[in-house]
Amino acid sequence: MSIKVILDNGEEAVYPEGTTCMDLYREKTSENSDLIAVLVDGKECDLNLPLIERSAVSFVDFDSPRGAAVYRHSASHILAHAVKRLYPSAKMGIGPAIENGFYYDFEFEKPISADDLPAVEAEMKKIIKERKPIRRREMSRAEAEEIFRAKNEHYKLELIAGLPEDVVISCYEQDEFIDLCAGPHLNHTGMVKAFKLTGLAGAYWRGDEHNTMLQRIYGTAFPSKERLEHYLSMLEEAKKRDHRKLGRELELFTLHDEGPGFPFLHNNGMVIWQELADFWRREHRLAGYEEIKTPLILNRSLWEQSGHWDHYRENMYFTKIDEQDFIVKPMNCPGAMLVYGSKMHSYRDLPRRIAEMGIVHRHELSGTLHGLMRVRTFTQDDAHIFMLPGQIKAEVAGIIGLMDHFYRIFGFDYRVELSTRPEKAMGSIEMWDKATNILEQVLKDKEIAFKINEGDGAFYGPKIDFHLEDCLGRSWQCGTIQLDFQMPEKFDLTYIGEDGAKHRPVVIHRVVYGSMERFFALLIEHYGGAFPAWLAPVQATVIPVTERSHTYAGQIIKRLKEEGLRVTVDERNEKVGYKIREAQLKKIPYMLVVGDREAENGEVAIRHREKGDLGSGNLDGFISDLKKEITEKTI
RNA sequence: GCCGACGUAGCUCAACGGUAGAGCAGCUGAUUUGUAAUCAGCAGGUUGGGGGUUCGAUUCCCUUCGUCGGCUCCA
Repeated sequence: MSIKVILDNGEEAVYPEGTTCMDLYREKTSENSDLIAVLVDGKECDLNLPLIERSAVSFVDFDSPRGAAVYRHSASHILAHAVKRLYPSAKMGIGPAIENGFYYDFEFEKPISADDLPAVEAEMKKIIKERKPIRRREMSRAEAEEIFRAKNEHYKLELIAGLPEDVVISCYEQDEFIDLCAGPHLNHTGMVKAFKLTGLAGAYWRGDEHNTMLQRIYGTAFPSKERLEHYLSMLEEAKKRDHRKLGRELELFTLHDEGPGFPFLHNNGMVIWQELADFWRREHRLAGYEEIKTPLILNRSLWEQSGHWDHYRENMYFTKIDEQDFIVKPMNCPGAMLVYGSKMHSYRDLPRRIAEMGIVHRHELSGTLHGLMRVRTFTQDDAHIFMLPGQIKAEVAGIIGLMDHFYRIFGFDYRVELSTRPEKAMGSIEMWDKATNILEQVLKDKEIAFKINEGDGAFYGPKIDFHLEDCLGRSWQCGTIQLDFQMPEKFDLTYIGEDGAKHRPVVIHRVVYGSMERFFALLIEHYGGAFPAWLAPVQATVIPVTERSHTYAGQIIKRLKEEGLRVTVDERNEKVGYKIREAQLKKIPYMLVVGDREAENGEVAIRHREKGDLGSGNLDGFISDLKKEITEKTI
């Protein structure tokens, strides 16, 4: 008997009955050693299972996410193997492949340090060189328990206990090393061509802070040395663009021991901040928003009413005024609710779009603070939209349009995610379904691709999140649109309907930048500090060649300032090359070199920070070009 | 918060039990300079704070503050 399978090139192939994925895989890898795994009907298959009639079989290499995951997962086993050889008493946790590499968690008798990693790497290299076959073994639950009990691997026993009844339990073996693992894996250890251990960190068992802290070893693996090097140089590039480093060098902001998580913005940072805010105000006015400002500190009773006192207390800062408890606001919504509730509304007034650049304070754990990305005070570009239930769709569509407009300006690609009802949710299931459907419908109508995050919504309503992708491929959640049915209830907000009766409005919370601080940090890294002209703290600097040109330079500066441009002049007693170097390091978009020649012809020699020397031209031409670049927000 | 590492001049780093040193930046002077660093000189630090061990601490120990890398894209 024989069976037919469909190969990825669409052809049918005939094999004897009982042929397994492994057989096929062996056959294919002998032709192409880059192949990593077999997919049957689109899923990673258990290599030992016989193929069934008309299975669709395809092969993946490292360049598919699945292939890379298999490859790195095998690397993580090699890591664990090496660790067990060097530290036989170490207990194994879990060791999955992650986005850019892999890790493995261990509990060591005595904690190891980063200095121990080279020895582990060396042992891994040995294992790779040994080209140990990696074998799958399926077994009964009892047998698996027996194996890991004998080895005293209590974390593995815990994992086995947690496996569903009906699942096939499997282990992967290479030489004396065995690990509980669903697989699949590479054929033999020698297939891992290039790897590096990249870090050592603490990690709670199963990510739960109540559990033991294990030691996690991070690593990455690639099919060639070149690709590993390339990845490592990407990390270097990311380091160069680190907003904390650039923030100091370009005098954008500083952080001080006196205010952990409370950033100080310097003049250069403020210029960019104001441009971002001005742009935001303009666009929001055009989109029909009003703007408010609510107090930083408000009475505790308000926070009890909003539910923050019950749900958010450990993140809030408190103070006392005249013997009464006050709270430094962690969110802007309660204030906005008071503004809405301060007058009667007709259905004709809605929607009311109320925006606020609101400064909030949140007590984040000290270990999570990170430059401007993760702080304890930040400015949300918040807005609350109060509307009739029938207006939700149009409002959500409007916000999506606004976000798209913003993100394009900065040159960001983005991904959209829709989060649905979490387990601990308020409100009826019908209401949730209806709201979620509306959000989904808007996304579909706008033909926006999105991913659904089941159960990831806020407790008060479903939401749409926008994840921006920066130039290094990292993603950051910025914009969010959240429907809220709870707040209007808690604050007894109403509007008078056509029927003359009181009705409940619906509220949307939304942010575009998210946190101004974090968006700023993201921009610093995205542009590597070289801000487009509309944002640059200094848009042009004038460089006189000698003292003779100072008067002429003065005239140029005066003119540029009158045109509203941000300019400086470098009148120091230095050579042109020196001044240019300095301006380049400050990433100033334009340098205007003026010497005797320029003064004579009434021109300026224009140099662009990336394009270099652009030759001489008249000042008016330069001004109009630069102004155009600024108004068009050219990237 | 927890685990680990780190904290020396404005910045980047050295010295690692015998009273701290370099480069860059800064200041002064000379040089009048044409598209990424002119030369010379000067100044700069209770080595994060507190405590301990020692004849002696930047170095060893404790403590505190801060910074950095992490803290389930589930065997």
